[in-house]
Amino acid sequence: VSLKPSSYVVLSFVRTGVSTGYAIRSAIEDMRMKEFWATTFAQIYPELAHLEREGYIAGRDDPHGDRHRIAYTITEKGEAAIDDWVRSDDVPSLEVRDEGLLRLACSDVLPGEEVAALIRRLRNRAEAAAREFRDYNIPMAQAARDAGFRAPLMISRMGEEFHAWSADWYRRLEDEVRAELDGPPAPPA
Amino acid sequence: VSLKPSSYVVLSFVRTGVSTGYAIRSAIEDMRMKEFWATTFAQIYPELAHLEREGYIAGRDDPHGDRHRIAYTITEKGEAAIDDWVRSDDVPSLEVRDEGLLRLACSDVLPGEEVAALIRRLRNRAEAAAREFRDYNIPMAQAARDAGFRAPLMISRMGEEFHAWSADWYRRLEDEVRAELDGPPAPPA
DNA sequence: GGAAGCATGTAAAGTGTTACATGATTTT
DNA sequence: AAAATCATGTAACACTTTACATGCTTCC
Repeated sequence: VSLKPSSYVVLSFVRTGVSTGYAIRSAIEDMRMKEFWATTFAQIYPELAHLEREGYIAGRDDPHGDRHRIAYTITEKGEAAIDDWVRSDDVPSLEVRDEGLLRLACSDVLPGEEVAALIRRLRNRAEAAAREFRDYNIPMAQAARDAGFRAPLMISRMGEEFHAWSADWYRRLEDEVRAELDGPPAPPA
Repeated sequence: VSLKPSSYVVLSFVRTGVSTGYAIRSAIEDMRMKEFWATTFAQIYPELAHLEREGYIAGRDDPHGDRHRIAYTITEKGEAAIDDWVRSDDVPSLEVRDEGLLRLACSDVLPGEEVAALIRRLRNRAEAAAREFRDYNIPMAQAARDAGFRAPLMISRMGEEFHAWSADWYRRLEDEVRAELDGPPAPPA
């Protein structure tokens, strides 16, 4: 019964000192980690309990005034588990669920003008995503780098540059579709 | 009770004349549609039943010898549903679950040499994916285009070019990490 | 005759999301 | 005093995957 990717999300935050479920959730928000591995409260709390039962983390009561709070720290077993996983040779899984590409795949039935409009909407989506990374996520990752963590900046740059590339790809595709629309290149008279 | 993205996958195949559950599954394989919306048998058959109950498709027995088979065709209601969805203004969802980026996010604890090795593995994964699109998926999509379907080629090119871009991005990141490793640039004496 | 492929489906387990429920502390 | 934020958790629902179960047809 080995750990799931979602377990490592939680485990790795505990390792870097993010000790409560609530703080883990906030950190996932802040780092836009949901961009490549979404995780919600209803997963985090059961996962923390599970990781403690299995000895990967240790929790202790840590009330703040009268407010109940549980602070977790990672154990040696937990550290070893992360290290093994990151070093592992097996190919990490990659799943994409893109409703946008799905629509594009169904677009053959539409008139060309509407296909171009759909592609434009996909381009707008990509541009908005790139902008969010640029304005919000990258500055935050730069702060993390100054504190000694390099990975958040790698990830943020990946996010920003991917969406920018994607926007550009849709721009070129739209141009192609519009060019075909204005009339296929007639052979010169 | 509107349709889910998975419903449109099934519905759009029925529209293009892929009439049985088994054939839909094969088409998803062939088009590598699982790359952006994975769908399995255990979803397809209940989905076909559901779509028929709601009047989006119509099924009739179509045995092949003694082998039981149900052939579905799309109804007007079904066609209208796809068209509305593809034309819709709401932003289509995009979800990514990348265990590779998750590992990279957890890599700050590793020595630089191992971070570089991890990035290399991610680059290999991307190169293998690009190669598969190039060698297998794009030729198949070109055949589809000759039959009048333009979307499959758009999607396949997107897949190939994305993975190629991604491989290149990992290559540059690996270079950066290795450069830092060989000693941060000492100030000239 | 055997293997590979065509064809349909169900059951159970696993995974994940949404909504709900509660209450303390800090900020405005 | 109200609003925002901190904090933990559950219940119900939705969705997906894996494994199972069956049997025909075509190709070698």
